[in-house]
Amino acid sequence: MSPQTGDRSGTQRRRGAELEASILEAAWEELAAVGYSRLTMEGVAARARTGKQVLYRRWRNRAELVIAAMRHNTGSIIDQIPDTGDLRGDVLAVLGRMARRHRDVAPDIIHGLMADAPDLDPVTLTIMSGVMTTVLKRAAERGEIASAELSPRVITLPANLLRHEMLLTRHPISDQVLTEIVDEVFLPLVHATAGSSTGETLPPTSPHRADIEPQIR
Amino acid sequence: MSPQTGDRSGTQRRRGAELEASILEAAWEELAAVGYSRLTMEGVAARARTGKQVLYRRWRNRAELVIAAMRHNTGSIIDQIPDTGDLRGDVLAVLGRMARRHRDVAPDIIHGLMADAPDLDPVTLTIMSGVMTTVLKRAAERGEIASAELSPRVITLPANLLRHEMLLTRHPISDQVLTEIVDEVFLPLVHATAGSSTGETLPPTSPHRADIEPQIR
Amino acid sequence: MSPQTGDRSGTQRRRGAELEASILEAAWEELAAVGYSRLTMEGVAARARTGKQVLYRRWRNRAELVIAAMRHNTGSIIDQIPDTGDLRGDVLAVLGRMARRHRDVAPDIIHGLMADAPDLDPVTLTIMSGVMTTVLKRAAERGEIASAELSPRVITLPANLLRHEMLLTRHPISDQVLTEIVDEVFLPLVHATAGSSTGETLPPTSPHRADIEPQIR
Amino acid sequence: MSPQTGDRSGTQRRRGAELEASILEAAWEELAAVGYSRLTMEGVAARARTGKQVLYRRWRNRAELVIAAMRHNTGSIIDQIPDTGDLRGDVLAVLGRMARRHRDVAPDIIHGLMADAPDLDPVTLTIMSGVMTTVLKRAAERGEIASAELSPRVITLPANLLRHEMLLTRHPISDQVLTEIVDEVFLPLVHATAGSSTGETLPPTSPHRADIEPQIR
DNA sequence: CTCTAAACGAGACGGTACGTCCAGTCTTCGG
DNA sequence: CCGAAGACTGGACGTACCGTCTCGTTTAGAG
Repeated sequence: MSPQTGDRSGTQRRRGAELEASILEAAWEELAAVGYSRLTMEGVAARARTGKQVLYRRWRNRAELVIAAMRHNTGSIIDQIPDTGDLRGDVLAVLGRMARRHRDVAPDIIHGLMADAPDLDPVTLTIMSGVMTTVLKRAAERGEIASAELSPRVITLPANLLRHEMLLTRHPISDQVLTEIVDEVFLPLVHATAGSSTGETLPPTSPHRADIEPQIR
Repeated sequence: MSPQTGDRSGTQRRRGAELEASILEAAWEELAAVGYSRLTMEGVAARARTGKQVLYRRWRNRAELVIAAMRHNTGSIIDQIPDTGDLRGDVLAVLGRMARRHRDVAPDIIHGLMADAPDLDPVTLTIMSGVMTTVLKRAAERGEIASAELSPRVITLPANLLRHEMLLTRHPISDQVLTEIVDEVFLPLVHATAGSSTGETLPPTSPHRADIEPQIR
Repeated sequence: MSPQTGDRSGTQRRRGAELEASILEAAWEELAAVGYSRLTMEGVAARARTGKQVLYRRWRNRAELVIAAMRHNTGSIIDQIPDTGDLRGDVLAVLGRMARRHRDVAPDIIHGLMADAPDLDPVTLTIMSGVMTTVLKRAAERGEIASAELSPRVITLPANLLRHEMLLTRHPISDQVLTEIVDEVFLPLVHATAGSSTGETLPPTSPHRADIEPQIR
Repeated sequence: MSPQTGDRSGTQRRRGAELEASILEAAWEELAAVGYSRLTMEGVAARARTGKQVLYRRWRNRAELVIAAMRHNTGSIIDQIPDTGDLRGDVLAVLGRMARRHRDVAPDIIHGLMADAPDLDPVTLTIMSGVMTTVLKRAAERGEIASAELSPRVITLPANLLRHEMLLTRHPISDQVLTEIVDEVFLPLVHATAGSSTGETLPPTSPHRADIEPQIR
């Protein structure tokens, strides 16, 4: 009977955080059900069994709501930085994580968001930069590469190339794409720039391939 | 009263190609005036002084209309392939042309189009690939690089990196971005992969810089 | 199959007058179903199986729509001027018609209309004035009253009193109210003002009563 | 500064009668500011610097609140019954008071109230009846009329006609309307019905005119 | 050179969603 | 316990476009 019991039949009126969570989950379901382009405020409100005003009180538009829903329903991109023992494995792991995330957050959504509200995505971008820096530093410590002091443009290269791929194609990213980015572009470049000291640059890359596949998926 | 009297307010009624051109120009103006997201079929029809049906008879939706308008109001991306005398200049010229185009076709439009209608953009992508192949072949003939037989992923690398940049930022692309892509990523990679034959790989790149700047803008 | 057959299963799209009639009938039904205060544009649109825009294209607001619906679904107040043979019968007939109309157009509606949109009702008012003038003229010709040249305030008196009654009470108007207005107010006043010539003014009124009752309803 | 706590921003929290008075005054101001149709509970609550619940605890709806506000902010219609010395003056005075009141309580409000909540207005109606009865009794005592025993319909006639006028027109009631009601309708009728004993019915009315004008306004 | 069929211009139509406003109810906290 | 404050459910508002359909009017081009 007491108000704090909460298990009332009539389902007490929801408020604050509880209500907000319901809405964000409803938005997430709606996103999965109809996609971003056909997601409407009315649809989300209906699914969350509330009024549109409640949505507009919290988020100014569809884009903000969807971003909040994504943040709420997905763990952070980088929970922990991968450490597979060698540079190639680490980079593949990072890209693999991005690609997997891509399965949920379809390009549909990204383009829709960018179209509706600019000034939003760079978030992911800068995060990736930090992760890559760490990965490269470790590789330098292991002696795989001479120096981790690479141009920012090189550091962000793998993530940017992958993201570009994700933005321009609808289908899911194959593992082959990831290995191509790493083996044909990133590693050669890193070794050419920072790894020239040793000289035994390319050879070590090929034998690793088999071990790392499980890491990606 | 009679049609040839000519005292009518508007010109004769337009048809076929003439009408189509008017519409595409109207769409282009509308795009410039309000941007893609606020462009409506009604707005274009009104500006072109015609009915909506006329639009729908030719293009199934906003996206198709806008693409047609872009094609109609912009020269082809590649009228002729640049030939500055060295690889670096050529690539910078190609990227420069993309970037300039970016000033007209704002990311606003690209994201909008991708959101509205997928399966469209690869066009630009494949074109760029052809251009780069030619540029590289010429470089190989000049002896700048050992072989033009590079991985497709490397060939498309500069264009993809630039496009990624254009997709994720609102502001216009600075020339510095172009030179970074070429000097920090593309040329080192090409020389590391295909230019190992000669050995005098990196040195030639730096002195070229000054000459080519005017080529870009 | 042919378009001009018209008897298509899909029930051709309605337009112009036909559509307008459907809407006005829907509004009339809605009015009967829920009353003026709970009548909504959405409800009418739904009942008429059309969109709200179609309503707003024709009528600026609820009040205008309802008035149009009333005009469309009710015969004109005065199709023909009653002619029962004596003044009392005529006036009772006129009031009776007003009262009957009152059963359909509830005070609910009138107050709602007045509240929503002023400057509308005088219509009925002026019409009544014309009818009463004719009725009085005939009475003068018959010799019932000395002159039909009465003050406008006297001419409109019965209708105004009745309307006042209708405006301030919810229940339907009883026949007794009508006879009171006529016998206790209007006829005495008319005879006092215009009928002093003859002198045998009041007596004739009472015997008439029985005959005219059926005239009222 | 303040009674107890002192440094609080507003004054002490209001309660009971004090709070109620504030609200009713706020409602009155709101009524003047935006009119009945645009008056909202939220608006009143905001103006009174309180919550909506406080309003709903006291009045079930807008209509009740507004009626309470009117009662609170206006003196009773009839503080004292006018006594000008003759019937005509008294009746004009009564009507004049009604008309003056009409300037404050616009028809806007009356129709709105009637639309929102029926069963309310008869109040004024019955009050007027009592006043008129007294006025007529005095006239009978003075010998102006033979008997005060008139039909209720005649007694309420002037007030009803005036109210009808007020209900159907937006503009303020002119003094001419009042004199017409009295001179062309009420007095002739009263003399025809109750004043026939003397015979010198109409003559006395005209000379009075001048004296009474000031009484009206 | 006329007749016909198609395209044009104009805009109405059925419909979805927008973003806002308010009604009435419920909840939380402070006094 | 009540006032203050404000969030909640819910419904309607009036607007903007969508994509389709219909109307009357040109205008080619076939006979």
